[in-house]
Amino acid sequence: MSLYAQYDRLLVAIDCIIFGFEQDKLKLLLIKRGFEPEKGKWSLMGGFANNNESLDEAATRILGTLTGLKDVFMEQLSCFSQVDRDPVERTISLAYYSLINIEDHDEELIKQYDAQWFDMDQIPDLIFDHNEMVAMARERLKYKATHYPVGFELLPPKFTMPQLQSLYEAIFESPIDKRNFIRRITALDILVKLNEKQKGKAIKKAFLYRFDADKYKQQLHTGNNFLVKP
Amino acid sequence: MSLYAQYDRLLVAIDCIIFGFEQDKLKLLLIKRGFEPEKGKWSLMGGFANNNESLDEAATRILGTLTGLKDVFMEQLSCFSQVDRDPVERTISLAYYSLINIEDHDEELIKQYDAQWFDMDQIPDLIFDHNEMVAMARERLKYKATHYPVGFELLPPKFTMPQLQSLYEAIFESPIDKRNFIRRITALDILVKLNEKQKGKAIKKAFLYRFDADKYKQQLHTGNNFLVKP
DNA sequence: TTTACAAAGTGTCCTAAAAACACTTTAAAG
DNA sequence: CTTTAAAGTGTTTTTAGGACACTTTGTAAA
Repeated sequence: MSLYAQYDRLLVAIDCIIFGFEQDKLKLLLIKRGFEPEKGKWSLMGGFANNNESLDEAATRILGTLTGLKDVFMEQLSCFSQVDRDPVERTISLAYYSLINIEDHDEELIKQYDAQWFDMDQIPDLIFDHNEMVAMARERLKYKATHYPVGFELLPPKFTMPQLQSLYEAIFESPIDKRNFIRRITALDILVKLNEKQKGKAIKKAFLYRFDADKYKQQLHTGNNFLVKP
Repeated sequence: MSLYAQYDRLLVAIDCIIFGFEQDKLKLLLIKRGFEPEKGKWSLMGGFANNNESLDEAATRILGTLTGLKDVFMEQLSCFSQVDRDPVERTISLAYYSLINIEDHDEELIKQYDAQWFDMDQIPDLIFDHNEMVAMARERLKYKATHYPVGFELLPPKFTMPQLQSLYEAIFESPIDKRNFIRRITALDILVKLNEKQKGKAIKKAFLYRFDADKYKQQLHTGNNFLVKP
Protein backbone atom coordinates (compact mmCIF):
# COMPACT_ATOMS: atom_id res chain seq x y z
CA MET A 1 0.00 0.00 0.00
CA SER A 2 1.68 3.15 -1.18
CA LEU A 3 2.18 6.28 0.90
CA TYR A 4 0.43 8.08 -1.90
CA ALA A 5 -2.55 5.73 -2.16
CA GLN A 6 -5.09 8.37 -1.22
CA TYR A 7 -4.34 10.69 -4.14
CA ASP A 8 -6.02 10.84 -7.54
CA ARG A 9 -4.48 9.40 -10.66
CA LEU A 10 -4.95 11.37 -13.87
CA LEU A 11 -4.96 10.57 -17.56
CA VAL A 12 -1.94 12.29 -19.09
CA ALA A 13 -2.12 13.10 -22.79
CA ILE A 14 0.63 14.36 -25.08
CA ASP A 15 -0.07 16.70 -27.99
CA CYS A 16 2.55 17.53 -30.61
CA ILE A 17 2.85 20.85 -32.39
CA ILE A 18 4.92 19.90 -35.43
CA PHE A 19 6.50 22.75 -37.36
CA GLY A 20 7.96 22.53 -40.84
CA PHE A 21 9.19 25.05 -43.41
CA GLU A 22 8.61 24.91 -47.14
CA GLN A 23 8.45 27.45 -49.95
CA ASP A 24 9.05 30.42 -47.68
CA LYS A 25 6.19 29.39 -45.40
CA LEU A 26 6.10 28.09 -41.87
CA LYS A 27 3.86 25.01 -41.74
CA LEU A 28 2.07 22.86 -39.20
CA LEU A 29 1.26 19.17 -39.44
CA LEU A 30 -2.31 18.33 -38.41
CA ILE A 31 -4.34 15.13 -38.47
CA LYS A 32 -7.99 14.59 -39.19
CA ARG A 33 -9.48 13.05 -36.08
CA GLY A 34 -10.75 9.55 -36.86
CA PHE A 35 -12.99 8.97 -33.86
CA GLU A 36 -15.64 10.63 -31.76
CA PRO A 37 -15.96 13.12 -30.26
CA GLU A 38 -15.12 15.76 -32.86
CA LYS A 39 -14.57 13.08 -35.52
CA GLY A 40 -13.50 14.64 -38.79
CA LYS A 41 -12.19 17.81 -37.17
CA TRP A 42 -8.55 18.79 -37.39
CA SER A 43 -6.35 18.14 -34.41
CA LEU A 44 -2.77 17.98 -33.22
CA MET A 45 -1.14 14.58 -33.23
CA GLY A 46 -1.60 13.15 -29.76
CA GLY A 47 -1.56 10.13 -27.54
CA PHE A 48 -1.37 9.08 -23.93
CA ALA A 49 1.65 8.75 -21.67
CA ASN A 50 2.42 5.32 -20.28
CA ASN A 51 3.38 4.68 -16.70
CA ASN A 52 6.80 3.32 -17.66
CA GLU A 53 8.13 6.21 -19.75
CA SER A 54 9.05 9.83 -19.19
CA LEU A 55 6.90 12.37 -20.98
CA ASP A 56 9.81 13.29 -23.25
CA GLU A 57 9.94 9.65 -24.26
CA ALA A 58 6.20 9.54 -24.76
CA ALA A 59 6.28 12.66 -26.91
CA THR A 60 9.13 11.26 -29.02
CA ARG A 61 7.25 8.00 -29.45
CA ILE A 62 4.08 9.77 -30.56
CA LEU A 63 5.94 12.07 -32.95
CA GLY A 64 7.69 9.05 -34.46
CA THR A 65 4.37 7.30 -35.00
CA LEU A 66 3.18 10.03 -37.32
CA THR A 67 6.37 11.19 -39.03
CA GLY A 68 8.62 8.15 -38.91
CA LEU A 69 11.32 10.44 -37.49
CA LYS A 70 13.66 10.08 -34.55
CA ASP A 71 16.22 12.49 -33.15
CA VAL A 72 14.35 15.64 -34.01
CA PHE A 73 14.24 18.82 -32.02
CA MET A 74 11.41 18.52 -29.52
CA GLU A 75 10.72 20.50 -26.38
CA GLN A 76 8.07 20.63 -23.74
CA LEU A 77 5.82 23.63 -24.12
CA SER A 78 3.31 23.57 -21.30
CA CYS A 79 0.72 21.51 -19.51
CA PHE A 80 -2.91 22.27 -20.31
CA SER A 81 -5.17 21.13 -17.54
CA GLN A 82 -8.58 22.80 -17.58
CA VAL A 83 -10.90 20.29 -15.96
CA ASP A 84 -13.32 20.22 -18.89
CA ARG A 85 -10.80 20.47 -21.73
CA ASP A 86 -11.60 16.97 -23.03
CA PRO A 87 -15.34 16.19 -23.07
CA VAL A 88 -14.77 12.44 -22.90
CA GLU A 89 -12.96 12.32 -19.63
CA ARG A 90 -10.79 14.51 -17.45
CA THR A 91 -7.29 14.57 -18.91
CA ILE A 92 -4.33 16.85 -18.61
CA SER A 93 -2.23 17.32 -21.73
CA LEU A 94 1.42 18.11 -22.14
CA ALA A 95 2.01 20.04 -25.32
CA TYR A 96 5.36 19.46 -27.02
CA TYR A 97 6.56 21.34 -30.07
CA SER A 98 9.00 19.99 -32.59
CA LEU A 99 10.92 21.39 -35.53
CA ILE A 100 11.48 19.06 -38.42
CA ASN A 101 13.04 19.22 -41.85
CA ILE A 102 9.91 18.84 -43.87
CA GLU A 103 11.73 16.83 -46.56
CA ASP A 104 12.44 14.07 -44.06
CA HIS A 105 8.98 13.05 -42.93
CA ASP A 106 7.33 9.85 -44.08
CA GLU A 107 4.65 10.72 -46.63
CA GLU A 108 3.05 7.29 -46.48
CA LEU A 109 2.57 7.51 -42.74
CA ILE A 110 0.94 10.89 -42.84
CA LYS A 111 -1.48 9.64 -45.49
CA GLN A 112 -2.43 6.76 -43.19
CA TYR A 113 -3.22 9.23 -40.44
CA ASP A 114 -5.10 11.60 -42.72
CA ALA A 115 -2.52 14.19 -41.85
CA GLN A 116 -1.76 17.34 -43.78
CA TRP A 117 0.61 20.30 -43.70
CA PHE A 118 -1.07 23.68 -43.21
CA ASP A 119 0.30 27.15 -43.69
CA MET A 120 0.59 28.83 -40.32
CA ASP A 121 -1.75 31.59 -41.46
CA GLN A 122 -4.40 29.10 -42.49
CA ILE A 123 -4.76 26.94 -39.42
CA PRO A 124 -8.35 25.66 -39.14
CA ASP A 125 -10.42 25.38 -35.98
CA LEU A 126 -8.92 22.59 -33.95
CA ILE A 127 -10.43 20.37 -31.29
CA PHE A 128 -10.36 21.13 -27.57
CA ASP A 129 -7.68 23.67 -26.60
CA HIS A 130 -5.39 22.83 -29.50
CA ASN A 131 -5.55 26.28 -31.10
CA GLU A 132 -4.33 27.71 -27.83
CA MET A 133 -1.45 25.24 -27.82
CA VAL A 134 -0.49 26.24 -31.35
CA ALA A 135 -0.56 29.92 -30.45
CA MET A 136 1.69 29.31 -27.48
CA ALA A 137 4.08 27.21 -29.55
CA ARG A 138 4.23 29.97 -32.15
CA GLU A 139 5.34 32.43 -29.45
CA ARG A 140 7.83 29.99 -28.03
CA LEU A 141 9.33 29.43 -31.44
CA LYS A 142 9.91 33.17 -31.83
CA TYR A 143 11.59 33.31 -28.47
CA LYS A 144 13.64 30.20 -29.07
CA ALA A 145 14.79 31.29 -32.50
CA THR A 146 15.89 34.63 -31.04
CA HIS A 147 18.06 33.03 -28.38
CA TYR A 148 19.15 29.70 -29.81
CA PRO A 149 20.16 28.38 -33.22
CA VAL A 150 17.09 26.18 -33.66
CA GLY A 151 16.08 27.52 -37.05
CA PHE A 152 18.42 25.07 -38.75
CA GLU A 153 16.23 22.20 -37.53
CA LEU A 154 13.65 23.35 -40.05
CA LEU A 155 16.05 23.37 -43.00
CA PRO A 156 17.94 20.67 -44.87
CA PRO A 157 21.57 20.25 -43.77
CA LYS A 158 22.70 22.40 -46.70
CA PHE A 159 20.82 25.62 -47.33
CA THR A 160 21.30 28.96 -49.03
CA MET A 161 21.49 32.33 -47.35
CA PRO A 162 18.22 33.52 -48.96
CA GLN A 163 16.53 30.36 -47.66
CA LEU A 164 17.75 31.04 -44.14
CA GLN A 165 16.63 34.64 -44.36
CA SER A 166 13.19 33.68 -45.57
CA LEU A 167 12.92 31.20 -42.70
CA TYR A 168 13.63 33.92 -40.15
CA GLU A 169 11.24 36.25 -41.91
CA ALA A 170 8.57 33.56 -41.58
CA ILE A 171 9.33 32.90 -37.92
CA PHE A 172 9.38 36.57 -36.95
CA GLU A 173 6.62 37.53 -39.38
CA SER A 174 8.52 40.55 -40.60
CA PRO A 175 10.77 41.36 -43.54
CA ILE A 176 14.51 41.66 -42.96
CA ASP A 177 17.01 43.63 -45.03
CA LYS A 178 19.25 41.05 -46.63
CA ARG A 179 22.50 42.96 -46.12
CA ASN A 180 21.77 43.44 -42.44
CA PHE A 181 20.71 39.82 -42.12
CA ILE A 182 23.88 38.48 -43.71
CA ARG A 183 26.01 40.76 -41.58
CA ARG A 184 24.37 39.57 -38.36
CA ILE A 185 24.42 35.87 -39.24
CA THR A 186 28.01 36.06 -40.42
CA ALA A 187 29.06 37.82 -37.23
CA LEU A 188 27.78 34.85 -35.22
CA ASP A 189 30.44 32.69 -36.86
CA ILE A 190 28.39 29.49 -36.76
CA LEU A 191 27.98 28.85 -40.50
CA VAL A 192 30.33 27.18 -42.93
CA LYS A 193 30.17 28.37 -46.52
CA LEU A 194 30.47 25.37 -48.81
CA ASN A 195 32.19 25.20 -52.16
CA GLU A 196 28.89 24.30 -53.70
CA LYS A 197 25.96 26.08 -55.17
CA GLN A 198 22.31 25.25 -55.11
CA LYS A 199 21.02 22.86 -57.79
CA GLY A 200 18.06 23.30 -60.08
CA LYS A 201 16.62 26.03 -62.21
CA ALA A 202 17.57 29.03 -60.14
CA ILE A 203 18.12 32.28 -61.96
CA LYS A 204 21.39 32.92 -60.19
CA LYS A 205 22.56 29.95 -58.14
CA ALA A 206 23.20 30.72 -54.50
CA PHE A 207 26.01 29.32 -52.40
CA LEU A 208 25.19 26.58 -49.91
CA TYR A 209 25.97 26.81 -46.19
CA ARG A 210 25.75 24.44 -43.30
CA PHE A 211 25.33 25.06 -39.59
CA ASP A 212 28.42 24.22 -37.54
CA ALA A 213 27.20 23.02 -34.13
CA ASP A 214 30.76 22.77 -32.80
CA LYS A 215 31.50 26.40 -33.53
CA TYR A 216 28.32 27.35 -31.73
CA LYS A 217 29.15 25.24 -28.69
CA GLN A 218 32.57 26.83 -28.40
CA GLN A 219 30.86 30.18 -28.01
CA LEU A 220 28.46 29.14 -25.29
CA HIS A 221 30.76 30.27 -22.51
CA THR A 222 31.30 33.68 -24.06
CA GLY A 223 27.83 34.88 -23.18
CA ASN A 224 26.91 35.12 -26.84
CA ASN A 225 23.19 34.51 -26.99
CA PHE A 226 22.55 33.94 -30.68
CA LEU A 227 20.68 36.85 -32.25
CA VAL A 228 20.50 38.91 -29.08
CA LYS A 229 22.79 39.66 -26.19
CA PRO A 230 21.70 38.18 -22.89
CA MET B 1 -16.82 2.52 -19.99
CA SER B 2 -14.64 5.34 -21.25
CA LEU B 3 -13.05 5.53 -24.67
CA TYR B 4 -9.80 6.04 -22.84
CA ALA B 5 -10.16 3.14 -20.41
CA GLN B 6 -7.11 1.33 -21.68
CA TYR B 7 -4.63 4.08 -20.83
CA ASP B 8 -2.55 4.52 -17.68
CA ARG B 9 -3.46 7.00 -14.97
CA LEU B 10 -0.57 8.81 -13.30
CA LEU B 11 0.01 10.50 -9.98
CA VAL B 12 0.45 14.20 -10.65
CA ALA B 13 2.40 16.19 -8.09
CA ILE B 14 2.85 19.96 -7.84
CA ASP B 15 6.05 21.54 -6.53
CA CYS B 16 6.32 25.25 -5.76
CA ILE B 17 9.44 27.33 -6.16
CA ILE B 18 8.68 30.32 -3.94
CA PHE B 19 10.87 33.38 -4.42
CA GLY B 20 11.14 36.30 -2.04
CA PHE B 21 13.42 39.32 -1.70
CA GLU B 22 14.84 40.75 1.50
CA GLN B 23 17.91 42.77 2.46
CA ASP B 24 19.26 42.91 -1.08
CA LYS B 25 19.05 39.13 -1.44
CA LEU B 26 16.87 36.87 -3.52
CA LYS B 27 15.44 34.14 -1.29
CA LEU B 28 13.73 30.78 -1.59
CA LEU B 29 11.21 29.23 0.78
CA LEU B 30 11.93 25.57 1.57
CA ILE B 31 10.34 23.07 3.93
CA LYS B 32 11.90 20.34 5.97
CA ARG B 33 10.34 17.10 4.84
CA GLY B 34 8.40 15.51 7.69
CA PHE B 35 8.03 11.99 6.33
CA GLU B 36 9.96 9.21 4.67
CA PRO B 37 11.65 8.85 2.30
CA GLU B 38 14.24 11.60 2.71
CA LYS B 39 12.66 12.68 6.01
CA GLY B 40 14.50 15.68 7.43
CA LYS B 41 15.88 16.77 4.09
CA TRP B 42 14.99 20.12 2.55
CA SER B 43 12.41 20.19 -0.19
CA LEU B 44 10.13 22.42 -2.20
CA MET B 45 6.59 22.79 -0.96
CA GLY B 46 4.50 20.24 -2.80
CA GLY B 47 1.31 18.29 -3.00
CA PHE B 48 -0.84 16.29 -5.37
CA ALA B 49 -3.32 17.47 -7.97
CA ASN B 50 -6.92 16.42 -7.54
CA ASN B 51 -9.08 15.18 -10.35
CA ASN B 52 -11.52 18.06 -10.01
CA GLU B 53 -9.16 21.03 -10.30
CA SER B 54 -6.85 22.48 -12.90
CA LEU B 55 -3.16 22.37 -12.10
CA ASP B 56 -3.08 26.14 -11.73
CA GLU B 57 -5.75 25.77 -9.09
CA ALA B 58 -3.86 22.96 -7.42
CA ALA B 59 -0.66 25.02 -7.35
CA THR B 60 -2.48 28.02 -5.89
CA ARG B 61 -4.07 25.82 -3.25
CA ILE B 62 -0.73 24.31 -2.26
CA LEU B 63 1.03 27.67 -2.17
CA GLY B 64 -1.74 29.06 0.03
CA THR B 65 -1.38 26.15 2.44
CA LEU B 66 2.17 27.13 3.24
CA THR B 67 2.14 30.91 2.97
CA GLY B 68 -1.46 31.84 3.73
CA LEU B 69 -1.39 33.92 0.54
CA LYS B 70 -3.82 34.21 -2.34
CA ASP B 71 -3.59 36.21 -5.54
CA VAL B 72 0.16 36.02 -5.88
CA PHE B 73 2.13 35.80 -9.08
CA MET B 74 2.46 32.15 -9.99
CA GLU B 75 3.33 30.52 -13.28
CA GLN B 76 3.85 27.03 -14.58
CA LEU B 77 7.49 26.23 -15.13
CA SER B 78 7.75 22.71 -16.50
CA CYS B 79 6.75 19.12 -15.99
CA PHE B 80 9.40 16.81 -14.55
CA SER B 81 8.68 13.22 -15.40
CA GLN B 82 11.70 10.94 -15.12
CA VAL B 83 10.25 7.51 -14.33
CA ASP B 84 12.33 7.07 -11.19
CA ARG B 85 12.25 10.64 -9.91
CA ASP B 86 10.24 9.72 -6.80
CA PRO B 87 11.42 6.48 -5.13
CA VAL B 88 8.05 5.85 -3.51
CA GLU B 89 5.99 5.60 -6.61
CA ARG B 90 6.00 6.80 -10.18
CA THR B 91 4.83 10.42 -10.23
CA ILE B 92 5.13 13.29 -12.62
CA SER B 93 5.54 16.71 -11.09
CA LEU B 94 4.53 20.12 -12.38
CA ALA B 95 6.86 22.78 -11.06
CA TYR B 96 5.31 26.20 -10.50
CA TYR B 97 7.26 29.26 -9.47
CA SER B 98 5.82 32.17 -7.55
CA LEU B 99 6.99 35.63 -6.58
CA ILE B 100 5.79 36.94 -3.25
CA ASN B 101 6.30 40.03 -1.14
CA ILE B 102 8.23 38.42 1.68
CA GLU B 103 6.59 40.73 4.24
CA ASP B 104 3.18 39.24 3.48
CA HIS B 105 3.66 35.57 4.24
CA ASP B 106 2.25 33.96 7.36
CA GLU B 107 5.12 33.34 9.78
CA GLU B 108 3.08 31.00 11.97
CA LEU B 109 2.25 28.76 9.03
CA ILE B 110 5.82 28.43 7.91
CA LYS B 111 6.85 27.49 11.43
CA GLN B 112 4.23 24.73 11.42
CA TYR B 113 5.70 23.35 8.22
CA ASP B 114 9.28 23.68 9.39
CA ALA B 115 9.84 26.03 6.50
CA GLN B 116 12.65 28.52 6.15
CA TRP B 117 13.86 31.22 3.79
CA PHE B 118 17.25 30.53 2.17
CA ASP B 119 19.55 32.86 0.29
CA MET B 120 19.64 31.80 -3.35
CA ASP B 121 23.38 31.27 -3.13
CA GLN B 122 23.01 28.95 -0.15
CA ILE B 123 20.40 26.48 -1.33
CA PRO B 124 21.03 23.08 0.28
CA ASP B 125 20.76 19.69 -1.39
CA LEU B 126 17.09 19.10 -2.03
CA ILE B 127 15.16 15.87 -2.46
CA PHE B 128 14.50 14.22 -5.81
CA ASP B 129 14.93 16.58 -8.76
CA HIS B 130 14.09 19.73 -6.80
CA ASN B 131 17.49 21.36 -7.28
CA GLU B 132 16.96 21.05 -11.00
CA MET B 133 13.57 22.71 -10.67
CA VAL B 134 15.07 25.59 -8.72
CA ALA B 135 17.78 26.08 -11.32
CA MET B 136 15.20 26.21 -14.09
CA ALA B 137 13.02 28.62 -12.13
CA ARG B 138 16.03 30.86 -11.56
CA GLU B 139 16.59 31.05 -15.33
CA ARG B 140 12.92 31.66 -15.99
CA LEU B 141 12.88 34.49 -13.48
CA LYS B 142 15.73 36.21 -15.31
CA TYR B 143 13.91 35.88 -18.58
CA LYS B 144 10.58 36.98 -17.14
CA ALA B 145 12.07 39.99 -15.37
CA THR B 146 13.72 41.06 -18.62
CA HIS B 147 10.50 41.00 -20.58
CA TYR B 148 7.76 41.71 -18.05
CA PRO B 149 7.34 43.92 -15.00
CA VAL B 150 7.21 41.04 -12.52
CA GLY B 151 9.93 42.34 -10.22
CA PHE B 152 7.38 44.41 -8.34
CA GLU B 153 5.72 41.22 -7.11
CA LEU B 154 8.76 40.73 -4.90
CA LEU B 155 8.59 44.20 -3.35
CA PRO B 156 6.11 45.94 -1.06
CA PRO B 157 3.61 48.21 -2.86
CA LYS B 158 5.80 51.23 -2.05
CA PHE B 159 9.52 50.94 -2.62
CA THR B 160 12.55 53.12 -3.19
CA MET B 161 14.61 53.35 -6.35
CA PRO B 162 17.71 51.86 -4.64
CA GLN B 163 15.55 48.93 -3.48
CA LEU B 164 14.32 48.33 -7.00
CA GLN B 165 17.83 48.52 -8.35
CA SER B 166 19.16 46.08 -5.80
CA LEU B 167 16.32 43.70 -6.67
CA TYR B 168 17.31 43.73 -10.34
CA GLU B 169 20.95 43.32 -9.41
CA ALA B 170 19.97 40.25 -7.39
CA ILE B 171 17.84 38.80 -10.17
CA PHE B 172 20.45 39.35 -12.88
CA GLU B 173 23.38 38.65 -10.60
CA SER B 174 25.30 41.65 -11.84
CA PRO B 175 25.82 45.22 -10.67
CA ILE B 176 24.04 48.05 -12.47
CA ASP B 177 25.10 51.68 -12.68
CA LYS B 178 22.45 53.62 -10.78
CA ARG B 179 22.24 56.51 -13.21
CA ASN B 180 21.76 54.18 -16.14
CA PHE B 181 19.25 52.14 -14.15
CA ILE B 182 17.14 55.13 -13.18
CA ARG B 183 17.19 56.42 -16.72
CA ARG B 184 15.97 53.12 -18.13
CA ILE B 185 13.28 52.56 -15.53
CA THR B 186 12.07 56.13 -15.82
CA ALA B 187 11.92 55.85 -19.60
CA LEU B 188 9.48 52.94 -19.24
CA ASP B 189 6.99 55.34 -17.65
CA ILE B 190 5.38 52.74 -15.40
CA LEU B 191 6.33 54.14 -12.00
CA VAL B 192 4.66 56.83 -9.95
CA LYS B 193 6.90 58.87 -7.69
CA LEU B 194 5.11 59.45 -4.39
CA ASN B 195 5.26 62.54 -2.20
CA GLU B 196 6.66 60.38 0.54
CA LYS B 197 10.03 59.25 1.70
CA GLN B 198 11.11 56.01 3.24
CA LYS B 199 10.72 55.67 7.03
CA GLY B 200 13.29 54.56 9.54
CA LYS B 201 16.93 55.15 10.19
CA ALA B 202 18.17 55.76 6.69
CA ILE B 203 21.14 58.05 6.24
CA LYS B 204 19.45 59.97 3.49
CA LYS B 205 15.81 59.07 3.07
CA ALA B 206 14.89 57.96 -0.42
CA PHE B 207 11.67 58.76 -2.23
CA LEU B 208 9.03 56.06 -2.49
CA TYR B 209 7.59 54.86 -5.80
CA ARG B 210 4.81 52.54 -6.77
CA PHE B 211 4.28 50.46 -9.89
CA ASP B 212 1.40 51.66 -12.04
CA ALA B 213 -0.12 48.61 -13.71
CA ASP B 214 -2.50 50.73 -15.79
CA LYS B 215 0.30 52.74 -17.33
CA TYR B 216 2.02 49.48 -18.22
CA LYS B 217 -1.10 48.00 -19.81
CA GLN B 218 -1.60 51.08 -21.95
CA GLN B 219 1.80 50.45 -23.46
CA LEU B 220 1.22 46.81 -24.31
CA HIS B 221 0.04 47.59 -27.83
CA THR B 222 3.05 49.78 -28.55
CA GLY B 223 5.41 46.83 -28.78
CA ASN B 224 7.29 48.01 -25.71
CA ASN B 225 8.70 44.91 -24.08
CA PHE B 226 9.78 46.09 -20.64
CA LEU B 227 13.56 46.18 -20.36
CA VAL B 228 14.27 44.96 -23.88
CA LYS B 229 12.78 45.55 -27.26
CA PRO B 230 10.99 42.55 -28.77
C1' DT C 1 23.92 34.87 -80.13
C1' DT C 2 22.15 38.49 -77.99
C1' DT C 3 19.17 40.55 -74.77
C1' DA C 4 16.08 40.83 -70.99
C1' DC C 5 15.06 39.59 -66.48
C1' DA C 6 15.03 38.17 -61.84
C1' DA C 7 17.50 36.81 -57.99
C1' DA C 8 22.18 36.74 -55.58
C1' DG C 9 25.56 39.31 -53.63
C1' DT C 10 27.99 43.29 -51.66
C1' DG C 11 29.47 48.46 -48.10
C1' DT C 12 28.60 52.71 -46.11
C1' DC C 13 26.30 56.10 -43.45
C1' DC C 14 23.11 57.35 -39.93
C1' DT C 15 20.54 56.85 -35.67
C1' DA C 16 19.51 55.39 -31.19
C1' DA C 17 20.34 52.90 -27.24
C1' DA C 18 23.58 51.40 -23.77
C1' DA C 19 27.80 51.95 -21.16
C1' DA C 20 31.19 54.63 -18.76
C1' DC C 21 31.98 57.98 -15.71
C1' DA C 22 32.10 61.81 -10.69
C1' DC C 23 30.37 65.18 -8.08
C1' DT C 24 26.66 67.35 -5.00
C1' DT C 25 23.02 66.92 -1.58
C1' DT C 26 21.04 65.18 2.49
C1' DA C 27 20.27 63.75 7.26
C1' DA C 28 21.64 60.79 10.95
C1' DA C 29 25.15 59.98 14.47
C1' DG C 30 28.82 61.12 17.19
C1' DC D 1 29.08 71.31 14.07
C1' DT D 2 31.59 67.80 11.84
C1' DT D 3 31.75 63.37 9.86
C1' DT D 4 29.88 59.89 7.05
C1' DA D 5 27.31 57.03 4.08
C1' DA D 6 23.76 56.75 0.96
C1' DA D 7 20.62 59.35 -2.40
C1' DG D 8 20.35 61.88 -6.32
C1' DT D 9 21.72 63.97 -10.69
C1' DG D 10 24.06 64.81 -16.76
C1' DT D 11 27.24 64.32 -20.19
C1' DT D 12 30.24 61.89 -23.30
C1' DT D 13 31.61 57.75 -25.66
C1' DT D 14 30.81 53.43 -27.64
C1' DT D 15 28.23 50.04 -29.94
C1' DA D 16 24.66 47.84 -32.25
C1' DG D 17 21.00 48.14 -35.37
C1' DG D 18 18.56 50.16 -39.27
C1' DA D 19 18.29 52.41 -43.77
C1' DC D 20 19.71 52.39 -48.13
C1' DA D 21 21.23 51.08 -54.13
C1' DC D 22 23.98 49.18 -57.32
C1' DT D 23 26.61 45.20 -59.60
C1' DT D 24 26.93 40.34 -60.82
C1' DT D 25 25.21 36.13 -62.49
C1' DG D 26 22.81 32.62 -65.13
C1' DT D 27 18.53 31.29 -67.28
C1' DA D 28 15.25 31.88 -70.77
C1' DA D 29 13.23 34.09 -74.44
C1' DA D 30 13.76 36.67 -78.70
